[in-house]
Amino acid sequence: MKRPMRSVTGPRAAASPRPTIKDVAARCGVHPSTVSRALSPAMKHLVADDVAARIQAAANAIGYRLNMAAKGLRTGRSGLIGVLAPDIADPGFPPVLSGIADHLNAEGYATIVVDVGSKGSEQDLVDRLIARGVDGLVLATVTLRDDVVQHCQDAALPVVLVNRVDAAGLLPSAASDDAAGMRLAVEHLVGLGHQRIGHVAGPQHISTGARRRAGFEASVRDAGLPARHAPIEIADAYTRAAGREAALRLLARRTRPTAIVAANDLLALGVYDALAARGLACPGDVSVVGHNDMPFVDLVSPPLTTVRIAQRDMGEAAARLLLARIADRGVVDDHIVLAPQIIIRGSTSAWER
Amino acid sequence: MKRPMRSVTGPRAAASPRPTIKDVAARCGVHPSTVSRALSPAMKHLVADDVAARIQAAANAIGYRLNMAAKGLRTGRSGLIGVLAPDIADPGFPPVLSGIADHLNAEGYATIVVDVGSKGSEQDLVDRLIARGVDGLVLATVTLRDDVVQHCQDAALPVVLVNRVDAAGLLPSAASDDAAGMRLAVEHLVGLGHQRIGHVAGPQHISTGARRRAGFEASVRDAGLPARHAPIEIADAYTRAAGREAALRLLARRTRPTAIVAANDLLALGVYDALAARGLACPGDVSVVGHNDMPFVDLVSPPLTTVRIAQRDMGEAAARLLLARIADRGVVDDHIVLAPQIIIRGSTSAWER
DNA sequence: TCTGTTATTGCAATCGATTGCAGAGCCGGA
DNA sequence: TCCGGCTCTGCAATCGATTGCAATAACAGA
Repeated sequence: MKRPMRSVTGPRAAASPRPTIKDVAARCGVHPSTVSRALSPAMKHLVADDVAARIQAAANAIGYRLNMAAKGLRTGRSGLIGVLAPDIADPGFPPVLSGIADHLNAEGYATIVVDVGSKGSEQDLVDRLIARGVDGLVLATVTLRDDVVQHCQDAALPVVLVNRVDAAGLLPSAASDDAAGMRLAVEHLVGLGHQRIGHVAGPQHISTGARRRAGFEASVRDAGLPARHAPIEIADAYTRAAGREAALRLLARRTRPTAIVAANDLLALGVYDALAARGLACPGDVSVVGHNDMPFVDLVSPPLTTVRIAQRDMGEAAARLLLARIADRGVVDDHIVLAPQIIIRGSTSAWER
Repeated sequence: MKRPMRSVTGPRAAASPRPTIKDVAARCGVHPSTVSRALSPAMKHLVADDVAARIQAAANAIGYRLNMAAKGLRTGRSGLIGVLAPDIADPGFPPVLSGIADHLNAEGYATIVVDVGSKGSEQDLVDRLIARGVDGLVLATVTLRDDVVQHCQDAALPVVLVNRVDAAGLLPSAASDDAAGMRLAVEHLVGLGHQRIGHVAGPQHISTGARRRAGFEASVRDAGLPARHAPIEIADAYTRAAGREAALRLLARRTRPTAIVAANDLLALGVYDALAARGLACPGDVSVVGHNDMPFVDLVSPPLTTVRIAQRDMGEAAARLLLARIADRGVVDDHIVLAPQIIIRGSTSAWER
C-alpha cells in the first residue's frame, strides 16, 4: 500500500528502498525492537535462540543492512574517525594511513581522510568533521603550537597525534624516536671516520624538525665533535627544493662537511641535487644519510642510507591509542615511541684522509 | 582550570552536549523548523530577513553545527562517497585520490577511503559502505569482469571507475588513453632506431594491463615491426618482483630485445633489476620505458623515461562524473579519457648497430 | 468594510534504530 | 494453589533535522 503511494509521489521511487528493521520484523511477525536486539551482539542474549535465528535468516533473505546514520543518531557514536594529513601525496604518509585505516577498519570504524592542502583553514575542516559526528581525530599535521588542538579540546573530541608531538606533550601520540634515529645516523658516520658532519634540519615549528635537530646536536656532542664541526642549516619545508637550498648553504661553509644528515628523505634528495650542482660525488666527497626510508629511496643513485621508521606500526599505534581514548576518556595520556633502525646503503662510505 | 572542572563532573558529562537546532530556536524564540529553514540556503527565502539574521547570529554565538547524521537520516543523502583503492601505499594512487578528494570536498562531500588489501571480500567492504549510506562509489580496483559492479547495480548505487574500465564499457569511467600512451612509447623507441622491442605486460584481467598490451601490439604493427620482433611477457602483478621475472623471461629469448616497454613504472623498475641480474646496462644494452610517471622515478638510476598520465585530473574527472550521476541518475554513461604524455629521461637511448 | 492574496511561521510526522520500562508467560518451591 | 523470580517480547520515547500542510497576519483591491 505504501510503495505505490510513494512511486506516485516521487521521481526516484523506482529503486526498491533499502529494507529496514521494520521489514525484517514484519516478515518474522515480531516487533522491531526484537529485531534490533537479535541483530546486536551485545543484546542478543535477551532474545530466544530460535527467534534470533529466524530473524537472522529473514535479515539475510531480504538483504537487510543496518543504517549507520540512524544508529549513530540514536547512540551518539558515528563509528567515523577523521584523519588530517598534511599531504596525501607525500610518499611518507600512505604507510601511516594504511596502518591507521586497517586497524580502525578491523574495529568497525571507517576513516575519513582530509588533505589539509592549500584548502581553507584547518579549523574549518575540523568543524566539518565534527558536523559529520566523528568519534575522534588523528592529527598528522599538528605543529608544535597549534590552535587546532585547543579547538578539539573545546569540542571534547578525542584526539591523537601521529608522527608528531605537541610542545607541551599533553596529547597522546605515536611517533618515532627522533633522537635515537639521529643517534643511529651520527654514530654510523662517526664509525666511518667522519669528523665534520652537517645537518639539514627540517622546519623547526614541526616536532620532527625540532626533535631531530636536538637529537643531532646531542649525538654530535656525545661523539666528541666540536660544534663548529657540526654545522646546521634549516630547510623551511620538507621538500626536495628546500633541502637543496639548505645543503647549498652548508656546502658553502668554510670547512665543508664530509657528511650530511638530513632530517628527512625528501631533504636528502635535495642534498643530492645540491651535490650534483656543486660537482661533488656522493658518497665519494660527501656521505648522505636520510630519515624515514620512504619507498624507492633504495632505487635512487646512489641508494640512500637512511633511518627507517616504523610507519605502519606508528599508524596502528595511533589508531589503538585513539580507540582507547574513545572507550574511556579518563585514560592517561600515552606517548608511544617506536624504535627506528638504520638502513645502510650506498650513500655513505668511510672517510679517510 | 578547565581540565579539573571537567574531571570532577565525571568522565564525559561535563562536555556540554553539542547545541542542536532546538537550542538555537529557544534562544531566538522561534520554532525549530524556522531555524532549519533559515540555515538552509535553499529554504532561506521562506523566512523573514531580520529573523534569519537573528537566527544566524544565535547559531554562531552558541557554536551550532548541523548534525549530518540526522540530516542524512531524514533526507536519505549522506554526503559521503566511498573510494575503493587496491592499495593506498602504491605510489601511483595518492595523486588520484587527492584529485578525487579535493573535488568532492569542494562540493561538500566527504570521502571514505578503503584499502582493499588482504582484507575480507570486496563485497563485504562495499556492504559496509552501503551501511554507512554512501551516496556513490569510486572504484579504482575493478577487474575486467567483476562481481562488485553487479553488486552495486543491485544496490542502485551510483558508481564510477577510475584508472580502469569494465569489459563491457557499461560504467562511466575516467582513465588515461592507454593505447595512445603505448604508441608514444613505441614511437619514441622506433625513432631512436630500435627494431626489437619487448613488452612486459601487466595482469590481463586488469583493464590497463589488457589495453596497454593491445596498444603495444597495434603500435608495433603500425611501425612495421614483425610480431616476432615484439615479444610479450605477462607479469602476474603490478609489482617490481613480477616485473623482474617477466623481464628475465624476455631477456632469455633467442633474439634479445634492445628495448623494453613496461606496462607500469613498478614493472619497469623490475626490468632494471632483471637487467642488473643479467649484467646488462641500461640504456647501453637495453632501453626501458615505463608508464605512469610515478613520483621519484626521475631519481632512480638511470632516470626513467616514462609515459606520464594525468592522475590528478583523472581523479577529479571521476569525482565530477560521479556527482553528475548522483544528481541525475538518467545521465548518459561517460568515458573520460585523458591524454598521456611521454617524458624522456635517461633510460632510453639511440640504437645503432 | 469585505475578500483574496501573499508572506511568514508553527505544527507534527518522518527518517531507522536503540533502549528503559512494563507486561506476559512460565517455572519451581512452599 | 499461590507467589517470587526469571526469561522473553512489546511499547513508546528518543536522537536531530526536514518538510508538507495548516494557520496566522498583513495587505491590496474592490
